Amino acid sequence: MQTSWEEPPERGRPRRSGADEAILKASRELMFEHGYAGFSMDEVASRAGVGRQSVYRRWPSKAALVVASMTWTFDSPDVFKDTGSFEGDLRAGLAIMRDLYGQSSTDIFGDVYFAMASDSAARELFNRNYVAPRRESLARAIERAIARGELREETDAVIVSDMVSGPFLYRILIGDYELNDSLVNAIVEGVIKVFGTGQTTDVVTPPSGT
Amino acid sequence: MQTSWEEPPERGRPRRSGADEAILKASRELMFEHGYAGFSMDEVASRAGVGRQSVYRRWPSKAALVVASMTWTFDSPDVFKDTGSFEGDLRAGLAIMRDLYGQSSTDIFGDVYFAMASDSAARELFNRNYVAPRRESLARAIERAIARGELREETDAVIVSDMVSGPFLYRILIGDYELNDSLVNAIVEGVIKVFGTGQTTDVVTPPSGT
Amino acid sequence: MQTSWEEPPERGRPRRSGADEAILKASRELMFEHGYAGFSMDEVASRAGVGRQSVYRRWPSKAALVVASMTWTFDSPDVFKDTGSFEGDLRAGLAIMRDLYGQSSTDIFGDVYFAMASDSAARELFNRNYVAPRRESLARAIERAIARGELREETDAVIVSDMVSGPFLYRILIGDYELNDSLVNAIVEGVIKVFGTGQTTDVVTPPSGT
Amino acid sequence: MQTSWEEPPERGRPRRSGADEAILKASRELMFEHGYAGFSMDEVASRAGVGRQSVYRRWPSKAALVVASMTWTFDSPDVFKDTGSFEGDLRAGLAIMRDLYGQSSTDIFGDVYFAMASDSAARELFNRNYVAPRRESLARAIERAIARGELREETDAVIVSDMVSGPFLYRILIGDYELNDSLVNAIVEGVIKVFGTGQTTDVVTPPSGT
DNA sequence: TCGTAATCGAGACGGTACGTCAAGTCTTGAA
DNA sequence: TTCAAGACTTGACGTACCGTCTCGATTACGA
Repeated sequence: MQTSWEEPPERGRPRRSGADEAILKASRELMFEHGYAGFSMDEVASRAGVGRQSVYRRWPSKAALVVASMTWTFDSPDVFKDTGSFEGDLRAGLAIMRDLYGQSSTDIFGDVYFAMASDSAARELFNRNYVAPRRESLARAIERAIARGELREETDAVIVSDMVSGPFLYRILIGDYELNDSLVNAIVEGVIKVFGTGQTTDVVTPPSGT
Repeated sequence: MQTSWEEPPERGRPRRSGADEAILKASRELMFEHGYAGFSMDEVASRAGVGRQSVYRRWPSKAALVVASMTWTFDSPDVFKDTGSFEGDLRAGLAIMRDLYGQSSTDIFGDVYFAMASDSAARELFNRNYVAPRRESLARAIERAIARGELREETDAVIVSDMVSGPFLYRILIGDYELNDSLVNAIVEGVIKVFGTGQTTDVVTPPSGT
Repeated sequence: MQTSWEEPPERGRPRRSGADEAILKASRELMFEHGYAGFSMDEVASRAGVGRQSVYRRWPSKAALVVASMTWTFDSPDVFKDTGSFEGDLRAGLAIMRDLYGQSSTDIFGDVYFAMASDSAARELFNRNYVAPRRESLARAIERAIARGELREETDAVIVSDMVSGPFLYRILIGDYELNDSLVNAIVEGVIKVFGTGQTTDVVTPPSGT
Repeated sequence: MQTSWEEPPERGRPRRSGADEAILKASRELMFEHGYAGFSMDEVASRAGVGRQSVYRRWPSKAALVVASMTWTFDSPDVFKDTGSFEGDLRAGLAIMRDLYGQSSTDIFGDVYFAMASDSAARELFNRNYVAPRRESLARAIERAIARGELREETDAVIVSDMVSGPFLYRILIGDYELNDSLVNAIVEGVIKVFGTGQTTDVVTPPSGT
């Protein structure tokens, strides 16, 4: 996965290997300890054992670094893997998301969305490295489902994406409620009832739960 | 609607009438122009034609002011009004939300959620003045629907809230897509198919639209 | 003596009295300890017990502060006092300059001239507060001397100024030699022989010495 | 004239011929354009079409390079040539200095003196390559004048040097006035009246001018 | 009518972080 | 060993802005 915003040049002294990762790691630690505010580039650099300029060489701003480090932390390349049925794919993906977000504090995500919103370089990084892969993973699952006859041909992948990820995001950002199976079930049921053909594959999907 | 965090004292020179509103308005303008970053208390004060202390006298921090001003801007007390049928209530409410958020830039909301995340006083204010009224409005619509026999008795208002607001928020924060009727239709259909009894009232609900 | 570059405004909270002086003093200390390089605004502020912004509020740049503090340190309002004869005035002034510069390290002056040269605000400050008063003091002494008949009417004050201060400056900046009486004598003799009328007042001037 | 601080080694790839000069030239250009501040080794290197290390291989520090380049620029080996009379020698030398410094901006010299003050290696270089040759040239002129009977035997060359160069330096650093013939005349007259024997050679010295 | 109390605009205050810049050193592959 | 290129650490610069404090002036109410 590519993390920094720009390719390093090919001539001159090569970048110190491992520095990227050290910075991302230090950045993550500080995010979990102090959040976006109370997180300083100085501190990141010194924890990563790196000069400050080396941080700015890789990411153009604090916001971009934060987004990159969170993207790197919550990365999971193919969320909606092929389990044999669309409902299975969906449940597997939602389980991953639940485990990923469920264990973290709410504040982190507000901070990430803030960083994203307030910096265009950060936004681009976030869309490229985080949102796009998830959308594509879901789009592939939808294509498989259409091929299997589980979903209707005109199924709008963008809307499905909104219906799947939206409630999660909303509960994380706003809710005082945990990410539980009831929510997952409602989401799965909603998507399938709205876009489904009524036909399911013979892979028996469990009625609830991970 | 109450905006500032604390009641003014009753003795001494009374507060300048109109100052609250001038500050909120200046605050809103700056949010729309520059977002949370690139928004300074100094600028707010000078735009509102007010000393800086007068701002801090009314709101304890930048985050609190931002939340207050956004709450004030996007206020709409009873979103899900009684139209005679649950589907009608839902569509009416979603239409309000679509019109409200649809016209704003994406960035504003990331910023508001950040302000919320980074300041517990602000979060309380936001939940009290913004989220709670919407949830209660939806809860009342759900109760009406249960009474009419449109939704099942065990319908979980929190999950419905997540399913309704979540996709909107997601599309606003992430999406490059507009808030359109397809999304509204999918949300309505999803909620009704998951929690509905199959029975509808004889009030004809329009197939789409505002 | 006015030290900072601009008058403080008359409204709002007044500037902390004594802060100017504390900053100049801290600045002087650091100059004598470390010179211009190895002198940081941060250190000045912290030594003066003052926020950094309070320093920049008073002087627009490091260079301006250094010049101001040196000007303040080496201030001596009326160098060429009236002693009754031009030669006396000149010797008195040169004695002051010798004592002032003779005891300091060479480097300080290089630094001051550098700061002056590299910053126009600093240059203006230096000219206004340091060079001009000395020139005027000398100009007055010359006028007295012309009135007494000691110097010719067409005596050019600027050239006299160059002939008096120049050799001092040169020896301070370049020379490895101390500021001694031989130099003072030569300067005095030179000026009087070039611009004098040949007539002296009856105040007997000693042939050499302080 | 030797410019760099150390002899190149004799083995390995030989240094690129012309690089020394290219660096000095780039250095001079930048000094005239931006002064000491706003002059960076990076910029020097890139203007000279040279790697940064190649600059540091030749001069140990920025200060040393600046002094070297200024020395190289204002080089004029034998300033006070033998014209047949002391006054002639003096006038010839002062004319050279006037032409040399008169055309430059004031700031350059403050900067050079600073570079000198802040770096002992640079100071040594400056004294060796710039100040010393001028002093020796003047000292030779003085010896010739003593031999001719124009100056008294006990004439102190150091003081003469101060009296000659000081006013020039002072006017360059401080003055807002140009280097003109009045100053030159006053200097010449001063030196001759203070240290002269009263006797002049029969070489007619022109009353003023280059 | 006067004092008390809280307001007002203005702006200084200490503090903290930002992002930039430059110095001088180190490391690459190629010559 | 040099070369050009460019990474590296270090540290200061000047700016911005937060939230607090302080000034003189103003405005109400109550004794």
